[in-house]
Amino acid sequence: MTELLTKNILNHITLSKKELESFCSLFNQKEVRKKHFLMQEGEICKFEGFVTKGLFRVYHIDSNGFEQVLYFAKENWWITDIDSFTNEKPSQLYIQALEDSEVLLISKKDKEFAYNNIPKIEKLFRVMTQKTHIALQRRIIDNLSKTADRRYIDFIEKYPNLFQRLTNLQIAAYLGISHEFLSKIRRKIASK
Amino acid sequence: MTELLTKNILNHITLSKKELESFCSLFNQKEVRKKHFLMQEGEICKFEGFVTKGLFRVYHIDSNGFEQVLYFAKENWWITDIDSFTNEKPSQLYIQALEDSEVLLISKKDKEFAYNNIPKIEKLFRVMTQKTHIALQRRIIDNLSKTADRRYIDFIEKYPNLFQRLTNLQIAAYLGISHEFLSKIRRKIASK
DNA sequence: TTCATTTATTGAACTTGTTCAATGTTTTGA
DNA sequence: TCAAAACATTGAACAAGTTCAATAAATGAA
Repeated sequence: MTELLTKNILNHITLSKKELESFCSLFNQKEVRKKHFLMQEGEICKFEGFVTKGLFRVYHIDSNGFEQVLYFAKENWWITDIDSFTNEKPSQLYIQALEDSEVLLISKKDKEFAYNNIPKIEKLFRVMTQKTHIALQRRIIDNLSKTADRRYIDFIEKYPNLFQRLTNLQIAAYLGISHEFLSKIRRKIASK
Repeated sequence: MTELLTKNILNHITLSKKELESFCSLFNQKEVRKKHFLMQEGEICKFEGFVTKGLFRVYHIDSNGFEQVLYFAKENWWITDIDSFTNEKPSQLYIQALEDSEVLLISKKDKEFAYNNIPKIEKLFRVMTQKTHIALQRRIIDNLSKTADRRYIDFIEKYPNLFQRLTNLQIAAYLGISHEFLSKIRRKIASK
């Protein structure tokens, strides 16, 4: 059940078997069926999650009712609202399963326990947060500098398997364009 | 010389006087005159810096020659190219002083030393990276959902003192619009 | 002070992307 | 399996933002 998690952790840092087991035992599995929510706006995010099966989208609904996708998370990805989780304040995000999914969840209390009792866990999350940080910076620059066509093409190239599992509506909400316009981009690309 | 740094650190975590001194002693001061560079594209970022005086901009130049500002850093802000620094690869960014400035720099080696010898430093950087992470997420959502007028108004409200020290060219490069269009936004706002 | 450089403003033509409404296609669940 | 719902495409009118070129204003270095 936690093999994928183990592998993922060892990808970031080195941990002894004992430390690994101790850390992994803090997680609880949860199933989330397609279209169901792991979290909704207004709730305080009580977990940090690791996706073992399926696909989620983390998104925001703005004051005009439009959805913006912050990120997608498939197997082997971490998922949370770091702001809500860390600062214990109401979330502005929704986390929804786009397929029948499974996640391993760790509570704030258990994560604190890990920080205090398995020193390397501090490093694990520092390293992971750093990696996400780098990706977010990249995305900001791309959003500022690239045209929608380019961002769409880049998205397909960067996440070819994710792309196949997503509708155009979802991709448009990630790219920050209307789905009608995405449709026109697709036509333009296809006609080449 | 390191009072501001000390204060900043204690704002994130608690450290003993001894730990603080030990950590602060790893920094070297550097002056950077207006328009001079702390780092340029292609270089490997050798430092993590803390601004004690002045103002910097961290920016990227895209393939069409346009500049995008990733962030500004004034006194009491940290500054680095985390990707280049962490992964020791050539940077895609420029870091330039917009005023006569001073920074405290720590090298990768000394930062590693701190990680290994002052356990709480791991936490310091995890917490700081987390905070930046939250701000970056916020900015991505704003860039996706808000119109340029709104982003400009928000910028002024969020960073009123920074705003006064920046030219409209710099602000436009941060907002991701042409400076001509920013000028038109300003006119529209003023006429109300 | 002065002159060169950088920054800011403006208008006109253009490009990119949105909105709305209609239509067709695919998926899904009872 | 079949109707409803969700998804995708298209065109036309519109809005947001860019580009280019000209001019004005502010700044800075000698």
